[in-house]
Amino acid sequence: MSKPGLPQGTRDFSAAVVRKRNYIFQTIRSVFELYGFQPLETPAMENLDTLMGKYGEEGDKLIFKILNNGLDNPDKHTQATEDFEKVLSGKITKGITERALRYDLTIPFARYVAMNYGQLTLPFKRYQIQPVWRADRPQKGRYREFYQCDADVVGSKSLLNEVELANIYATVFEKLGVHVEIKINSRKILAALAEISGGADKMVDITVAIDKLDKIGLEKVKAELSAKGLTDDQINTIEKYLSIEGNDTEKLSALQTLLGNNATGKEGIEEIAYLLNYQPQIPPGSAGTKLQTDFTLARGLNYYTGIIFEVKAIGVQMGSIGGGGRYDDLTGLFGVPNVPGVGISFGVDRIYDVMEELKVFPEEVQAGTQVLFFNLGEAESKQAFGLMQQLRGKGIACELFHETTKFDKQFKYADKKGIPYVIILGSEELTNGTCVVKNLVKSEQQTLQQTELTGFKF
RNA sequence: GAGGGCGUAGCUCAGUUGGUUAGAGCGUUAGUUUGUGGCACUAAAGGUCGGGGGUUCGAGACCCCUCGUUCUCCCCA
Repeated sequence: MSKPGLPQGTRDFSAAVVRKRNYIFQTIRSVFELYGFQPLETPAMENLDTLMGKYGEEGDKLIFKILNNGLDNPDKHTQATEDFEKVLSGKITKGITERALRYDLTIPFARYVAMNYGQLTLPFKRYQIQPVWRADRPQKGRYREFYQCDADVVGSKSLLNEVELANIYATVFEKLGVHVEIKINSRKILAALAEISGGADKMVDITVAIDKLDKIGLEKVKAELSAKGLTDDQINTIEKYLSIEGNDTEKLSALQTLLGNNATGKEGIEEIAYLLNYQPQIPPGSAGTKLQTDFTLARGLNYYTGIIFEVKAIGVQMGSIGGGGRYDDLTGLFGVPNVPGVGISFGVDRIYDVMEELKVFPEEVQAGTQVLFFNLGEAESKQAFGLMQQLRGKGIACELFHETTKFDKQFKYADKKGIPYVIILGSEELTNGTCVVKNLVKSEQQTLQQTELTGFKF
């Protein structure tokens, strides 16, 4: 018999990991709620139409398609065979697949907004914490099934939304004990750069290239731009842009000079200045996370049009652990135009890795069973069972050992499961109505009346 | 889509230039110990060496194919 396995890029999570992950989820969820965001959940699968063409050509390939049922129906063989030929030649056809697994949370959200636009109170603020699936090649920090935690606001152009979202980032990472830098930029500035360097139509190529600056260095960025057909003059302008340095005020004024009177650029600069003026204000004692401009920040090219965010952990080698930005007209794809929005996302799987490396998970997170009742005979365990139910009624997690056996095994079980207390109720205790409560951590024990047990402080 | 690494006990891995009956640690089970755990000691169970083909007197090891997995690039979270 062959051993079972997992589909590539998926994982099982054991108790300890689930508890830590839940801690992250809870933290994010509670902050989302604190800022007035409402939960939304959407199905794991969507109609293929809803997803196709929204993530670019590359993205379409990475969508997990679901095979239609009933293809083995003899009446449909001719049609099915024909349709399958199309699939073999690279065309997706409804005859073979008309549903697919969710690729992200943003497009399903846009679909939801478009379907329920009439009933929504605008601005509509929703958060969503669910897994998504991608048929990507897995590698470090990259899976085929992973969670996204998104918060979006639609129906408002106000920059206050960006301010709120930046505060959410700062608050969540403060609570998690992860020091981060929140980098901001504006797609308007990138658009302006493309315009003044005379390559407005090359904006995508330009952003892709400069986004890699810290990864591959200036020379290679220039080489890539050159390969994309930009002239030396154009590359020169871009190099000036990339070499802007100093504090935020200095950077903004240098940028102003470079972009000149470009209208889009001006808007972008004003928006950045607005946000910088509204630095995150989170409770005292905090790390004082600040927004920092980073003009090389580009982010996934698709729908972003205004301010963009990216969060990186300080002191750990890891890609971005959060990102987001403003988009105009996302629901236009679904027939409801002119609904502007802005959103952020948390990368839980990476946040987990970062927190593990920094060792910042609180110990309480691991709390499981508190008390193990020893099983020392039929009458004894029956009595223990009654006491256990009383403790459970008080909200204390308890277990009764599953069979009567020697102390040795029962102790070892408690040890391995990290259960801090055992309660010994044997024949002796049974006759005089007592029980022994032993703290395994301190190696101390005391004898109590059984009636006192519910008042005991575990 | 392109290119590397690795598949040996439940887990982590040794296994010499190809050589008899493939090993260790951890884990599991039992015992030393019939009401006080972690430690120690003893013993046992546990393998189609990922699969198929080839070279050879002889293959866990070498060659080819294949499957799985992992990492890098592309792209992304």
